[in-house]
Amino acid sequence: MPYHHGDLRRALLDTALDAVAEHGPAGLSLRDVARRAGVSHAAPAHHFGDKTGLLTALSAEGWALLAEALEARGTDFRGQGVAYVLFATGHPAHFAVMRAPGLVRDEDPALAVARDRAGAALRAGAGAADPDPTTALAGWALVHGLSALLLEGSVRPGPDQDVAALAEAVTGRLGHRS
Amino acid sequence: MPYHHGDLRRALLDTALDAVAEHGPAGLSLRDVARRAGVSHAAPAHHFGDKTGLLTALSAEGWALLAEALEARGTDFRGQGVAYVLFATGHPAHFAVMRAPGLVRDEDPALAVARDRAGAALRAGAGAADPDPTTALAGWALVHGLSALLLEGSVRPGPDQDVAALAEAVTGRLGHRS
DNA sequence: TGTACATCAGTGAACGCGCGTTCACTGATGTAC
DNA sequence: TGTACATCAGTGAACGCGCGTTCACTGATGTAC
Repeated sequence: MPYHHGDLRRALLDTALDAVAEHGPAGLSLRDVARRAGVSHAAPAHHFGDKTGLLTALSAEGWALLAEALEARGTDFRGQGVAYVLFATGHPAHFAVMRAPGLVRDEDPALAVARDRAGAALRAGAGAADPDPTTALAGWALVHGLSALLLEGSVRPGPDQDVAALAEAVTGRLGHRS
Repeated sequence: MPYHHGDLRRALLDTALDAVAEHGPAGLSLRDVARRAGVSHAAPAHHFGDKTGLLTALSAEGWALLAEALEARGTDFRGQGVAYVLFATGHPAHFAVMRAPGLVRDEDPALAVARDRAGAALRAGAGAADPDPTTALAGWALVHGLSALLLEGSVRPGPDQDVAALAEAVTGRLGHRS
């Protein structure tokens, strides 16, 4: 085991994602992260200052990944919805940290930038689809809810259906009736 | 302060709900609950056995309350959706515990009964509205997502709009297009 | 009406544990000359 | 090419804390006679 790790910061982030996936953001322990990474228990503090710093870094990373996924769909609102569900189910630990209140330094610059990027991408897609904000809200609620149900295990895709197909089918139920 | 409390079990449940609302189900501490209730730190264990027992009791209570709210709407699927959102926002701590995985004894009889009651009520409403299961899923995802966004603070009702009106408006966007 | 006794509710001291954070330190790396 | 030195990454011991759980206990209540 070399003294210098190479990219311990990255390794700690990845390890923290595993830990969050198992115990949730509130259950994260710096000592556990260090143990999993095979490194002294003080090492995480060296890289992230404290526990909040580590969670803040994960949150910023998550928002940046989501922003990229949304931007890749341009102004295709329904496509964005599918991308949202795919992000949530594909990066469950990121998604959990992003929604964890009070565990993160909200005013962190990197976090704020990434969050704003994702918000702007969503607004662009929704605005192009329908100027009525209720439509945008319903779309967001639909994909957010489907993501949550999938992550909680309350819903599973059918046997010959992947998550994307399920998200396609469900978003197809959004219409303009009142 | 009398030695016998009267209904300490109920008081501990209520106090635990406050604590869960502040720190989430994973952040619940028996000693904190006892402290808030003004009682010895061993008292909660006396009533609930252990921490999991307390959370299991809260979860069972939450599912029973949700089942009642859904049953009161009969087979009005859209009304059930509104009731779902009202329950989630009106009982945020219960709702959080009900979705917390791994913190609860899933095989607890009272919990299983209450959960099945709620599930049966939902299925009855969805089946009456539309035999296509995708419609039921979309409806569930929509109200579940709206509840989550409201609880996370990502969405707020408008100035002259309460939660019920918002839920009405959003569920109105569910149609049968593909 | 009074007394004995069983039962139940809640207490408080004690245990061992994992945690976050601090801090002086040591090993490795790179750069200036 | 070699040497001195600054910088950075990671260590390991130590601290104080809050936690869950256990256990023998005591105070209050109700019931039998």
